[in-house]
Amino acid sequence: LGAQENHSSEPHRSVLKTPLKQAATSHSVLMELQPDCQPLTTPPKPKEILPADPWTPTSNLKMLMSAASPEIRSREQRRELSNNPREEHLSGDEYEKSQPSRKEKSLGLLCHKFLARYPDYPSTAENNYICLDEVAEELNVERRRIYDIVNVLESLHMVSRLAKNRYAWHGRHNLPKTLQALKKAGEENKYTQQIQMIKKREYEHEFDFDGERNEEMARSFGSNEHSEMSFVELPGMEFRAASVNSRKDKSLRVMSQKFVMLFLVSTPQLVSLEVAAKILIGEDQLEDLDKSKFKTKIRRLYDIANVLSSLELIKKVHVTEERGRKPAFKWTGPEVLPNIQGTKLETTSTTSPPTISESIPSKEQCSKNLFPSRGKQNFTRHPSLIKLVKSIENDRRKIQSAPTSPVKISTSTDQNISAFPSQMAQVPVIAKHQLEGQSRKAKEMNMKLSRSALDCNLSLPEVVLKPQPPRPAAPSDQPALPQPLGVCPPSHGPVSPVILPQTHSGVSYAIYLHPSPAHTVTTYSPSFMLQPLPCTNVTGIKSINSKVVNKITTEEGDNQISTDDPTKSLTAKERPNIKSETSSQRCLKRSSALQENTLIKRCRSDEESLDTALTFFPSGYLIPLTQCTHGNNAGFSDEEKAGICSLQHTTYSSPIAGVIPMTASELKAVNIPAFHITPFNIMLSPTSIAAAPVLSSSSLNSGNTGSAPNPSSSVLNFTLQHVGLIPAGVQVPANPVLQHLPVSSQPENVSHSSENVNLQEEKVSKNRLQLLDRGGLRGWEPCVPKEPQVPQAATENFFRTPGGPNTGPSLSANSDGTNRTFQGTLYIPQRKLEVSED
DNA sequence: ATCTCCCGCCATATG
DNA sequence: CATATGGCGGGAGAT
Repeated sequence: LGAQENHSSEPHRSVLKTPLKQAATSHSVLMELQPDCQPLTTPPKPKEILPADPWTPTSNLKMLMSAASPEIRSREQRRELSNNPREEHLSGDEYEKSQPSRKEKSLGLLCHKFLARYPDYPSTAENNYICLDEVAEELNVERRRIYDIVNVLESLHMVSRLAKNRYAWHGRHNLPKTLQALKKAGEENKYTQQIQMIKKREYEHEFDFDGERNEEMARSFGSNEHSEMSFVELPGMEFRAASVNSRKDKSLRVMSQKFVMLFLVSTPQLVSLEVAAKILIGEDQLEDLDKSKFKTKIRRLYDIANVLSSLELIKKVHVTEERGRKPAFKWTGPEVLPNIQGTKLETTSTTSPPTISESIPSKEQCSKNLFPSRGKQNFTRHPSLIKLVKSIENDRRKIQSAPTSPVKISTSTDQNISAFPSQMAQVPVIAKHQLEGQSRKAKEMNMKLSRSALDCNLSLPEVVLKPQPPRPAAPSDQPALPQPLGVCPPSHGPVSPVILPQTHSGVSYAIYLHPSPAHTVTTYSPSFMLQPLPCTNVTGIKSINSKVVNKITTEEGDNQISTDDPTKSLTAKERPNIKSETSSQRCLKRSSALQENTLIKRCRSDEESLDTALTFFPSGYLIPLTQCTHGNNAGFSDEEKAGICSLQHTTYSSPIAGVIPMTASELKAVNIPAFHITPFNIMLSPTSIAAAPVLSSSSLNSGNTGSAPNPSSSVLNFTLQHVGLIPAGVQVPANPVLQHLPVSSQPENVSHSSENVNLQEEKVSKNRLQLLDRGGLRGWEPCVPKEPQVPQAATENFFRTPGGPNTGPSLSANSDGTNRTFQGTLYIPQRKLEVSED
């Protein structure tokens, strides 16, 4: 067999390929891969490539997992035939059998084979070069296919191009940073909002609306972002970089990054193909929904998804809505950390002037490209241009021409700014990398831990809430799947309870914040601490989704999730070092004690939770948000929530209701971008608030920023609550992150920053309130539940808050009535969504 | 029929 | 100019 060697890239005939396969037993391809493969593939060929151990333990697992399902189908069993050593004589049938079969030639499988060749975490020492020719040959595929894989890997910075036929393999070392950068980029791009918009639009679509809605949307976002960003780079990466950086559009790469961003900013980290395609297309222009274009986009997304699936970053699932089942993907990769460093990443930690680089090819890594649009225009190639062109012409996107398109630029609004300021960010990132080494999970944990304090804090805040959108419209899509709890960061085991609120579905929670100006806290200090309130206050709410099923179960998820329980949390993974707890942590701990009640199982991704569906509120805790103020609010964007909302709500259609009377203006003032509230919310009694004790707030960052303390924010919260806009619990979150923000104020902008903060727990982030500005609100109309009704259960969900806090952990949603502590109930409409993994 | 998505033509970019 | 890249969409296998 050594034969093949030469290089024709052509795959050709089955003949050659046969060899490998045969080995496999009937079922699993996987099997092939792993055990066999290695030997097979590697052996003859060049060695260097696979330096050390191509197979890491993890990789094996992956393989297995991934492979498993499909394999089954192997009914064919051509295997046997092939098994026989040579296929010399094949009859027609046999011949066919020997044929690979479409599945065997799938990009996902090919990608597995490709990945199997390299270690997830290659030692720096080695030079892991990838020679495209060789790989193609060894894997028996056309070169074209390799490009598909490599391009996606490149988007994640798992490989980088060195030269013409060569790429350098970096493995997953950069993944954390990359994801962080992508998340940030996604936030800055307001993807969450875009997602919501799209869903909303769909929803409306169903009903009559339509019409102008689009415009509305556009405007609302209008401002919008969009804008694309070009390829997001990491700082450290490209060392050698070699000559090239082809600056072209790199569409597949960019598309891949954007796709990933969608997951990272979505609360239920679930993205349907349809929505992704629309966003990716539409960034530029919302309008033309060209059908063919849409189809093409979908095709590409499948290609990308296959690679990401092989990397185990996402998993295919189906979301069942009323309309039927739609393909979607769920993020199964590591949680992204908050960022801290993130900031740095962008700009490069050093000071490099980001934008400018423009022409500068290579070099600098990082940031250069990020968000060109925003800052002003920057580079020539900006996609935006392209768009224009397209519009004009059609296809030829190529136009690279000019430097930015003016148009787009305009669109972009604010956000950008905030981003840069990152001055503070300097915090040392630290350890993160180490984390990486381990299993992802572990990693996650570690990270958090390391930062412990921070994280904790962050997480907490997040907890805060998620407001629900007014139901009205939105529902259309979102599945609300529960978010996987997984999100929750393990690390805080203790703390986590607090988080509960987030609950998986997008229920909202309320939490009290503490208004006080606080500030001061030093940096990391946990910005928010929670304190247990004695009672009443809180209430949890939650809607349940009745059936939502999500099984997010994957192993990983569990881990994360587990955190909730103190016990669990610690368990396996690492419990992180608790070691240094910061004060914050301590706080947490205390809280944890409380937790008992509070806790909930939320996390568990599992179903169980579903069943219970309830979430509890941690009542009693306050969360100080201080910082939030800064614009963070904007952060809310959370489209997510929207998604959440969508969940099952059925019941009500309350139209309008969703909208809250608030004046938009007021809200805005606050900076809160959007928020949706359900009628219930309104109800809150102010008192409740009062009850809540305040916490000491710690403001995080305050230190560095100097940002103003946020009194305002606190005020805001207060105000809102009193007003009724926000359920008592809710609060505007402040993110530590915010800090960066310069004072900016613009509400809008703010948003992203906040997100960053949140950590991994994405979940947390999700829960936030959002406020819409007027425009925004408008958007949300009362929706009627599309679905006729959901079973009651679903409807029931809404919860109101229960009052009694107490009940320990469990509050059922239903219960309520009682206390009102929480008066503000949120209602979340839920739509039923089911996710089925396939 | 719909969902996936492989295949490979062919325009471009690079060398 | 020869290759290396990679956009794109037809159309077929999988469900």
